[in-house]
Amino acid sequence: MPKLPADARYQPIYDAVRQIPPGRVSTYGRIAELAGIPGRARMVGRALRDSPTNADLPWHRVLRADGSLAFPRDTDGHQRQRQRLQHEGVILRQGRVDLDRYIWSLDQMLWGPQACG
DNA sequence: AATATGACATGCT
DNA sequence: AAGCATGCCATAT
Repeated sequence: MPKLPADARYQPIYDAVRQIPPGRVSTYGRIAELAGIPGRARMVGRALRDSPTNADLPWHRVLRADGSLAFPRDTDGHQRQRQRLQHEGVILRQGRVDLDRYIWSLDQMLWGPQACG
């Protein structure tokens, strides 16, 4: 079997990213697991980097494992991501998002918004 | 073919 | 906290 083109291999990654609800965040590693490629966080970053700008993708909800943004502080990419997050009520403290508070887990979907404490 | 480079993660110091 | 080593793997050189 010939290897699938990149945009096709990235599809599961994009699907996983699209599952992150507004106002919540996830990480490259967790998205990799959801997409069925555990241990391959770098590929998630690559998929997002290569994603067309017109793709309807909440790319800004994907963070590093420590809650920081992958873009360097002084880049406009960083600014745009921070802006989009802030627009959803997700705020950076000391350059990082408080994952304990904003990380998205499947459990929260099952329990619904009420049970979140 | 070999090495370098990433929108990364984890473990150890 | 912050830095370093290592694992990861598609692309680029």
